[in-house]
Amino acid sequence: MPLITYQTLHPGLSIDCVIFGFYQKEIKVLVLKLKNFEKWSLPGGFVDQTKDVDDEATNILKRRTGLKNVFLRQFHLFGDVKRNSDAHINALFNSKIIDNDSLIWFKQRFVTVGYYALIPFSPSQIFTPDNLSESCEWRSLKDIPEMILDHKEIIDSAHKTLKKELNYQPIGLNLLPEQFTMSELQAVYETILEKPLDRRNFRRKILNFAMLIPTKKQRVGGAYRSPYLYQFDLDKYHLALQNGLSSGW
Amino acid sequence: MPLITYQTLHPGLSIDCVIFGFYQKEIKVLVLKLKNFEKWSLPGGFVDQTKDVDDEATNILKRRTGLKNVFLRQFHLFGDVKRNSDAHINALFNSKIIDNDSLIWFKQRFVTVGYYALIPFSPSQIFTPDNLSESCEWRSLKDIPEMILDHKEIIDSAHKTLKKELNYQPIGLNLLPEQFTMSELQAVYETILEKPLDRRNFRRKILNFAMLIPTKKQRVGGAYRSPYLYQFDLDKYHLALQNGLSSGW
DNA sequence: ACAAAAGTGTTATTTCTACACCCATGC
DNA sequence: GCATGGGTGTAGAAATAACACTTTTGT
Repeated sequence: MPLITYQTLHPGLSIDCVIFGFYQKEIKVLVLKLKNFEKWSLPGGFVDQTKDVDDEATNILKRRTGLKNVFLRQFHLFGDVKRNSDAHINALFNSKIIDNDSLIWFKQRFVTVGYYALIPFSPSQIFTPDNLSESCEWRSLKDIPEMILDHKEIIDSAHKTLKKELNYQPIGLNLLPEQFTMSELQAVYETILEKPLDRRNFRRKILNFAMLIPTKKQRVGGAYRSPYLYQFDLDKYHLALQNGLSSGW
Repeated sequence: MPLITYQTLHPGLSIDCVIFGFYQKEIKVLVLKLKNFEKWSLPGGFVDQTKDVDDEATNILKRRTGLKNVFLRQFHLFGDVKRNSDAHINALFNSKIIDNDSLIWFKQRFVTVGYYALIPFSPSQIFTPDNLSESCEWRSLKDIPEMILDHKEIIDSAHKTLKKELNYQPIGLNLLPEQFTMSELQAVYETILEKPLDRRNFRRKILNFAMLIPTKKQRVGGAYRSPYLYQFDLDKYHLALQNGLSSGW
């Protein structure tokens, strides 16, 4: 039996997901390692003819990583001819990742739709990769392993999109624990933007968005002075996600 | 001979272009009317397997409307299942727009990539529609005729994207003649944003972008006081297109 | 005591918003 | 002369950018 029932799939169309996490002042990206293959890949897959593409993105992510209920944002269609590579497919075939029946499917020219999402990171998190994949790991954006096809460019494009979106949309809800310190939130911004921000100005600007609820609690146990904890006002956060932040015109 | 050599086309993938123009304080959209068919459509088409999707968008636009050298921006992939409609394809078949050989091609499930562009409007402009189409016309965004499939939603989505892009990118170069008055530029913004702007504040803000060159000339012949003419500083305009305008963080 | 992170406020500059009067032109 | 659109400035409010000292805590 072939790996996939190709008859029901949308031909020449794939989906790739760039899943961002955040840990210790680094942006992490979720990548999969195929069995018997030296390169890594994004969690991706194909589109069932009977399902909406956006829904399939969610389904694929779940199938390949075990992640559920992730809100994915479509950001670009990658449609260059040269993104396909016969050499790559042959290598997959030689590594027995693709069987004979599947070869004709994989040798098609593919275009792929990129989706990205931000999810909570936990270093001990266990993913349940599909049985094609040997492992599913977080890797630092600065330290992405060798990726198949144009997956590195897809990651870079997603990061660029995210940087831009930061100007219109709130961020952090999915990247941080429920309660977090101002410094932690600032670190998220600094990391994504790849530049340092002034502590006092950051605090003022973020608080002006009126999306944060200061709790009177403080982070216990850490070294040095205990910082205050904040949490998001979920209503206002989601409202801002929909309407965007102050925009200009 | 079938209309298209389907063997060389990427299956299940189409492109639709939303071409915006601007005239008399209205946003115009370029739409095509098929022969023997009561509904209108966006200029769109299929993707050759051997060509980049982005390039094919330009090619398709030229083929269907005669427009050359238009810079198209990809903005969304429309991939819902329900956007396809057997009834629609049957209607096209009954109207002899699709022949027997083509039917199997058109009955596929399609996803479509949306592109948009802003081009100069001239009321007397002659388009050279392909021979499937009866005419190619500018229609007001407020007065879009009945469109096939989800083309109306594609137009609305493009407009929404454009509104958002206005905060990051300069606009007007392709929509206005080489020299234009401040009021004309303001009208472009007001029309796209669908809201009035203060004349003096608009002027100040736009001039702060440092993309406009004031000519000392004035528009001749018009009624009432003669306005000054401006033109874009092309270098700075294109720089701003690439880098975006002031963004926030 | 000291090293490291956290809390906090002011000032100067820039940007934003709201608003009104006079000018040029064609009729 | 009048209707219409075009040109221009200011004052108050808000946002931004730059900047330093004190407090808490663990070692």
